[in-house]
Amino acid sequence: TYNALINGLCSNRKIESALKVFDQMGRKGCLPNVKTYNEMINGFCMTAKIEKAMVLFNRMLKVGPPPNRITYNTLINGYCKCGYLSNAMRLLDFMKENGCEPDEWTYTELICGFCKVGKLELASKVFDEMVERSLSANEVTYTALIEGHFKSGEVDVALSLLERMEEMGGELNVQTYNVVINGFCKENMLSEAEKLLEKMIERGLLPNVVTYTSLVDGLCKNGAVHLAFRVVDEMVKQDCMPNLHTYSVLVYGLCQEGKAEEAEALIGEMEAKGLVLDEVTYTSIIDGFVMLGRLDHAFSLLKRMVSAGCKPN
RNA sequence: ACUAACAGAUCUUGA
Repeated sequence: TYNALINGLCSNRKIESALKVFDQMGRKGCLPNVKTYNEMINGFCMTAKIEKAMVLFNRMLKVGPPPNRITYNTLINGYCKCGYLSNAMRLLDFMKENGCEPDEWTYTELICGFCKVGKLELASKVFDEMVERSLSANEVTYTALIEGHFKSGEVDVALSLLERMEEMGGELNVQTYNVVINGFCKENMLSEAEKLLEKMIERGLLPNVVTYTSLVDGLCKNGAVHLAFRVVDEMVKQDCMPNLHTYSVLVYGLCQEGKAEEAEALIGEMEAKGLVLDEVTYTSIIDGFVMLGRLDHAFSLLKRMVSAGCKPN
């Protein structure tokens, strides 16, 4: 009961409330088990409070319950997510010393972490260690590597990894396609991206809002805002609704073309749909008016942002 | 219902 509750609170980023429940349950004679601790640790990691996660971890080491593989994986992921890769590697050693065998998840998290900070060499070292331990890379591992190579501009390597994935059998999933489509878009290879979109549909996969938003962004950033709107029409036809990210990309695209007025109209449409604008959307539109020299209006949007309860960062 | 991969802005990225 308590675990379900804590998990629910953590997934909703209510870590403070989760902590209250966590502290209370002990007093009510129900001691937290490993899963409870893991959930709390993950909750802290997801909100970038790794130090607090480590406090709980140390308590587990001292008074139990002893950490298991999931505890270690969760913490390693937490360190990876905030770029502390050396701490993540230290935890890998520590878990081995304590007789806890790393698994595919452990290595995949580290590979992803190294890819995210552009350390492809280290990512492939981790990959090799994983293989030496006769663990096999799965679609998540490969997708992380593909993304890493795209972000480092090594499109050819990324594509050869994709081929390898296909050769090893198994269909690619939507998320893998998304990474490649977004990679192409970021490299301004829009026709490749569109070809891949068609291919995934042919293979019976349903593109989702991330797929379409990547394309919309690619088009906007290549001076084809009008085509971006056609993609949005298409996604709506496919019953895939544009979300905050999608609109935000369009707002930015319009503003970059000097069409801040049109962007503002779009914002009206977002509000009418009940979407809540965030600081990213506001920054785009404010910047749009700044670029037009209309500082008065930029400031009034800033006010509107604050009164809408959105905190400027 | 304990852990891993995907989309948006601004500023910065120093010999």
